[in-house]
Amino acid sequence: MLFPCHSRLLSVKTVFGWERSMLSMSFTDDPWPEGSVGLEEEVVTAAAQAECLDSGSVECNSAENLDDSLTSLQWLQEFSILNASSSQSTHQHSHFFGSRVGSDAPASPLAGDPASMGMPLTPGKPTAASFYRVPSLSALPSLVAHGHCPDEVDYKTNPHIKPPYSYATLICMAMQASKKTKITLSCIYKWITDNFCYFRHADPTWQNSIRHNLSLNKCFIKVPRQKDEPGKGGFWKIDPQYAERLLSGAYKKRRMPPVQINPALQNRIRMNAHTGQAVATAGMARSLCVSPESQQLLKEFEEATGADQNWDPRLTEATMFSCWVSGKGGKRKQAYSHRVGGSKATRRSSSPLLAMDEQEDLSSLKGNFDWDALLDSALNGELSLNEGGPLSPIPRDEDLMVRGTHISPLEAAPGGVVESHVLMETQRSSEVDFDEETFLATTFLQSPWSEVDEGNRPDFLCSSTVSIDQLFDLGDSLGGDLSSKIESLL
DNA sequence: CGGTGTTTACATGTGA
DNA sequence: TCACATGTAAACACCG
Repeated sequence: MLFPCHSRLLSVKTVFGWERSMLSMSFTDDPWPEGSVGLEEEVVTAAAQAECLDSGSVECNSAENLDDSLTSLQWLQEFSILNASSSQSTHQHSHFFGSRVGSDAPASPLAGDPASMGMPLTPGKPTAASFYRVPSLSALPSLVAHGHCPDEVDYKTNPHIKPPYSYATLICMAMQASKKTKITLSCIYKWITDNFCYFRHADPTWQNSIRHNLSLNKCFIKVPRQKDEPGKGGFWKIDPQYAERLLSGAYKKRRMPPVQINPALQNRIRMNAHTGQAVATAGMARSLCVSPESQQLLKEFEEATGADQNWDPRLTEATMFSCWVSGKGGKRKQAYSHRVGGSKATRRSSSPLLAMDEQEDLSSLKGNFDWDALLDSALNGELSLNEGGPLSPIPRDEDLMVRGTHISPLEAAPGGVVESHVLMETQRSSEVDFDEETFLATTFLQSPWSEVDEGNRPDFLCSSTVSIDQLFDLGDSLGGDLSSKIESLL
């Protein structure tokens, strides 16, 4: 059954924008079951996390974990079994996208890392990542076995398929997951490698891309390290100035390129196939694509449901897409227009050891988006539309283009404050793709700054911009508990 | 010297 | 075809 629980699926989709991810999720009545990770796993993971923290962020970088014995095809023999069990277990304790209600303890990632399991493990290299699951297009064994789109891809454990998220999105995710207002580069690395197996085994050049993104992307602000803050490099955070652009609704999510296979693993597969070890392996790699039937079904579903045609179901992606602001008439270099002014800070380095707060960052980088907490915050009116105060005015006179859509520089938000009516207007407009998805994306985006400037946050949920239906829809999608929470609030 | 950060150049995919 | 978004690679500088 491709479209289980249609209505519920829809509401979740529109809220979180992960329509495609949700397509094949088989929801139970409690899509985000609590306490789903076994004690043993918790203990193991906690130990792994402790070890990771003790060893520092660099050593935590599991990108180093690539084992040459990947060339061994033993993992292939075990793959389906492993994945099957992994799939089962992850179904058991997965809240999609890794939200694990009521627990900060990360799950055991390596337990589900085929590259580490089926293939020989890299000893003593546990990744203390929490369970970060992005149910999506394909899982290798199923493809091999059935030649069509299986239930989902667990990017956390699947080293073969590159996550369909842009680097900016990944950075944003890491920032969100850190639950801190700022995050170090190494923490970003760590979170990514912890939560996306692909990057653990990939060529580390992706880190260059991360840095490139941080530097050039206006969404990211470098926060200088304080004098008394030991550690290397600065901190990074999301520029709230661009968060509010979401409210304009003037963005369009971009369709991401098709699934990519880890080239390193592809090479290994090819080599093995070449040596006659596993001809089937090469075929398997070639078959790693979404079948046309599945694509068609997905497309039809999106069309039928009015889902955004840009299927990329990433909430943070939506966030980031709103951030690519370029000056008009420019060529490609405006895609990453450079920040001007005081945002950039001078670098300050320190000892190689992680500063205390960095370790805290790492420890908080459990890879989980605490949706429950987030929604709790939302329900309690704790989420803000900006970083604790009036939104900063846009410091440029130039018109802005967001994903090809013209945005008047703050005329819609007099005084720099994005008024709720903007949201309402865009909600009313059939031309603007602004729905609960955007709403939640905005909500989601704002969460990292909920820790700062605590005292000066507008209560966006108290505004009239959120329909009760939306809330109920959301609540219903997330389970009765939340639903009743909403009900009681109303 | 390694990690971090900036900048430039180019390639590629996508949508208008 | 073009503009744009994104990815990749590389050179370079800074700093502890």
